[in-house]
Amino acid sequence: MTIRDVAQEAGVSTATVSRVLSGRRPVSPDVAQVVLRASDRLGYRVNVVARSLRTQATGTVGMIVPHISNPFFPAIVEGVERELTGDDRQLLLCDSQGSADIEAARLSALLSRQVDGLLIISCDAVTSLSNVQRAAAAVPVVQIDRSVTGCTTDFVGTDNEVGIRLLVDHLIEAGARSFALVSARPTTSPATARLEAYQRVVAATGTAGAERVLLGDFSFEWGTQAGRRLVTGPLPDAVLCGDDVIALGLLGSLRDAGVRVPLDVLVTGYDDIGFAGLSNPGLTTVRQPVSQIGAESARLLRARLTQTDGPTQRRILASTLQVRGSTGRA
Amino acid sequence: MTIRDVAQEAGVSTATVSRVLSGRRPVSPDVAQVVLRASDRLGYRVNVVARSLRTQATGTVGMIVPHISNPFFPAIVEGVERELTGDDRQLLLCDSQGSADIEAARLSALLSRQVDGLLIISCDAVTSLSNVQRAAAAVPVVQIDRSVTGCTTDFVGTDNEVGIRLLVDHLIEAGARSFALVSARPTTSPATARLEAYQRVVAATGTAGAERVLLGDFSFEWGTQAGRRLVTGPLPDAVLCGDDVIALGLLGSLRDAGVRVPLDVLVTGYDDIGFAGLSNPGLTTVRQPVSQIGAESARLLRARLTQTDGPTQRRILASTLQVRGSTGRA
DNA sequence: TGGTCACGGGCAATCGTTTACCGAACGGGA
DNA sequence: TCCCGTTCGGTAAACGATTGCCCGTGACCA
Repeated sequence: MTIRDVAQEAGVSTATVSRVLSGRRPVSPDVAQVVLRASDRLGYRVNVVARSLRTQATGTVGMIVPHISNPFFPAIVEGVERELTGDDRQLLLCDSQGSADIEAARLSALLSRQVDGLLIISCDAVTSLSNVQRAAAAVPVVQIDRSVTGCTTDFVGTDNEVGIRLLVDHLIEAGARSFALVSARPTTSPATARLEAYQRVVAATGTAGAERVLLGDFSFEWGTQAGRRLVTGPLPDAVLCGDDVIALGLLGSLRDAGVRVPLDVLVTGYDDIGFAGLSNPGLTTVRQPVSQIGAESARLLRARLTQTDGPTQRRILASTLQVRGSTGRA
Repeated sequence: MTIRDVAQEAGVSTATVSRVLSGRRPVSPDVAQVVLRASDRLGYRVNVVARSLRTQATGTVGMIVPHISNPFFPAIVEGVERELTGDDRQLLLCDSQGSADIEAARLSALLSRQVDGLLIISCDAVTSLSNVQRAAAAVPVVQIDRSVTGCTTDFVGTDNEVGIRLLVDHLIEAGARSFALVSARPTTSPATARLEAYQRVVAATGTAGAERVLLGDFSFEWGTQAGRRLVTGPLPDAVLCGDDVIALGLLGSLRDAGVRVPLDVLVTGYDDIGFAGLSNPGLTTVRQPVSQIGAESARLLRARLTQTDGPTQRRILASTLQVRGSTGRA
């Protein structure tokens, strides 16, 4: 079932069929009529592969995320997907499993599939550099949430400094005078930004704990483990966590250790994933506008696809404080 | 940068380059050597689109899920992705947003992109029928978790009857004598199966509540709402929820209403998503082997791709009971 | 009436691979 | 020496669309 069959059925040339179906050049209404009828009489569906070969555009964009099972990422993916399918592009989704090598392999696969553009949430601010560079050399790239150091492409993210400040201010208002941070090692830009912001803000407010920092990765397991480690010493008034997943793990092990949140210690997360409100107590956190992040990334990429030049864009969306029981109110 | 350039650089024909690079026909070692050298001197990367046009196979499989933000689905996607990239295929992921119409549109897009096969978690047992049929007429299809009624394709899922029985037996052992079910309307096969199993099993054990059933959809909001509704009447000893997401919503509104779990009522979920263990109390649930489900689906599809005939396969994987605090133990 | 132009349609080249077919070279058996 | 089979490389035709170029028709104007 090709355009040739439709042409034959309609008694016109393949060129005409193509024109009717793609609308790239006007065709007289009656001929168009005939073609359309023939087309859906035969149940014809365009072969996008052939079209892509000819037009040098596939209508697909690749996306690489570090861990699809961390709910922060699917939330962004959802926003991207929704925005893309509007002008019917399709998403080729890959998981780099947090490894720059796997990331490189996925990238190669996507590039040889001729994706029109790429959305990358890179896995490491340093080792992902060559990947991002290679990608950007081939097609338009938008980095999301995390940016590698040394390669500027379009970027969509939020201001982590502001987020941390919101949390610390809120905690101080809730009575906290000493802090600890449980986060991920600064191998990604948000981890770095949150760490530095924490140190700076805590020091600036004259409270204690700017140097009390436990670093692992963005996982439950790390949160759980860090919680166990925390309870061996004197507790700070408040523990800031690098993200909600860590915080939820931490809440679990604090509970197991008999530490009461928020009575004995206040706890906060970051991201506001769907489950942050469902723990007990609910998690005070910084809400990232995930679906906007996704949508905005897709829009930025679309803009690059239609008009490739212009200065690189950097969209910093606003985050907001989401107060729940883990910092006092039930 | 095409195969032609490589051929020129190596001083051989394009046929030879193709043979060396794809290994589809033997080539003398020294010529192969020369070609390989030329190839990576130029940094050549095969154009998969052109190859696909010629070979009639794209090396991509499409996957349609109802809601990528329900963590049950990404967990399956992850399993699929991992299995697929092994024999380097790529995943084209779509979200049907729970609508059969959107599902149909995504399906068309995937088919015209010439996917080699499809993995479908359909959104409605009845209205998705035509979609699945159309898909199955074009390419190999594996249905996952949910099957439409009236079209048999390969299928991977779990036994919901067994799961419900595990829960009820456990609850009875924990002392429950009256039950209620909060689940989704039976518009998908698991919802139907769980509902019917619930009614059958509860009736068979001679306990109360086989007809006490609240049906909505698989969402937090519904769980929350159902919880509010439940507390207006006399509570049963135990509430079974259709999935964990509902259960987590329910736990929240029970807590808000001052109902203590597990003291006043026992609560169970279904699926064992990552967050089921992180609520307070932790959620007793039926663990579905999500990554195995994903991996097995990908394997089944792969089998169909290499050898298309043979009877349809139906893989029912084992689920296990996961006991946590919501049914008694802390 | 002749010239110009817009319009609408067809022919065939093209995108970058793979692969059916062909032919040269070579070795070995009769 | 001749013939046959095998091996290995090249030539060119696909795959299924899009599109540059061309041409015939008819309208319009001078």
